[in-house]
Amino acid sequence: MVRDVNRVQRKRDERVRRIVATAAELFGERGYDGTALEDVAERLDVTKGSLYYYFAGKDELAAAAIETLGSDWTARLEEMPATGPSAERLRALLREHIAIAVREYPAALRLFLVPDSWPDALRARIRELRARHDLVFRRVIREGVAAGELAVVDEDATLQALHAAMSQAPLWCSHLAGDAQDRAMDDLADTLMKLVRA
Amino acid sequence: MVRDVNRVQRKRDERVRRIVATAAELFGERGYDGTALEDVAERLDVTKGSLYYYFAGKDELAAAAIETLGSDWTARLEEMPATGPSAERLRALLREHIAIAVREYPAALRLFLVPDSWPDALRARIRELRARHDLVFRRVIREGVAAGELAVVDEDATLQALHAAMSQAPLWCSHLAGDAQDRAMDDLADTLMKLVRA
DNA sequence: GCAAGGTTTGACCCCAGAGTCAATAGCATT
DNA sequence: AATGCTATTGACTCTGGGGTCAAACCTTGC
Repeated sequence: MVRDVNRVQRKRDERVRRIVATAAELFGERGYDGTALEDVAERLDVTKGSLYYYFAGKDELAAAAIETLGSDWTARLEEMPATGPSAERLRALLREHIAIAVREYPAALRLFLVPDSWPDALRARIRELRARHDLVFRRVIREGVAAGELAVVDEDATLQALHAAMSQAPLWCSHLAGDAQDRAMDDLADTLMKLVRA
Repeated sequence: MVRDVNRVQRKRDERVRRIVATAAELFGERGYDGTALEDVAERLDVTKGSLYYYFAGKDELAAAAIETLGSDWTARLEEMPATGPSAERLRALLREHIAIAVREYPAALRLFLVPDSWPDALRARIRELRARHDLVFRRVIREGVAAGELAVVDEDATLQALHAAMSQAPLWCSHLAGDAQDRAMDDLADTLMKLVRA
């Protein structure tokens, strides 16, 4: 009989992690409705049935995927250096958010911009994740405003505009080649900086 | 037998118009996948079957709906007064786009921001509609820049940012009450004007 | 090798929703 | 009232995809 409960648990966790990651990819690419559990299973080289061994259903899997997408992303921004002039830090944050969106998470759009393309049960959580994500930007902006380095017309409106513009970037950037893409992302970041110019 | 072919045609056109309008509403509210043809039929007090008398299928109906959504909207912006300082005209355009988005077309988001939530066949057309829509803003911005009244970092990036921010407005504005909503829309328009400040 | 789990399978049910169509109803016109 | 269109119905098929489950398959410890 199995004694080493820990090892079993670790293996299980690892499997769950891979499933969630794959699901997140697909949900990002094709949206909630556009993603069949069979697609997820296929990409993992297993059968649909076995997914139900780990998750109660599609919604639960989607919930986990959202959780990962949202918090990984936010975490990466939170890890960025927190010193230097607010303007520079904000610009770096914007640029990084855009780069992540374009290169890794076309899901951005669906996750942050169209919450109602997800089942009702998940919307509240999505809003929370987004609020936390926004907070990263809010903090820097507030500091900058307090220090007189930055200025905004209205904090909420600015946040909404920043977020919408950044998250939508994959739509028109992803078809560009390497160099042109980098320039497009820079242009967008520079453009958005005008929103907080003193 | 029916002689007056014209009257028959007119009636038919009118019925088509109503169907398309209703479909546009629903697609806007719930997206392509979220809208069943039976829902459209129900809102029109007819049966699903009769829709097929006018349209070959869901995609064709969606195509018509998109056409209406896109061109009505653009047309309304194109009708706005074309005199006065560029900054003021642009501000009016932004404000109007936002108001239409919030009050009439929550569809905005789905139409302009998430083209790939529609069937493949429609995407090219959606891009065209959006390009034409953008043109209204592009023109004013170019005039303003030429006249030295406005300045942009990069025209494309600016357009993308403007559009994304405006179209996403329903998401956070629509739950606000009358006055607060107006203020939020004003704030957003003012915020966005910073993007083109000289 | 053999228990006692943990894990995966594949066949299955079921439903929502797209699409079809023969029959029926609603009209103008004569 | 009869004729010949146009329009609508409702019952039907079919497919995709979510969800279930008993049986088979691994793995690990004894």
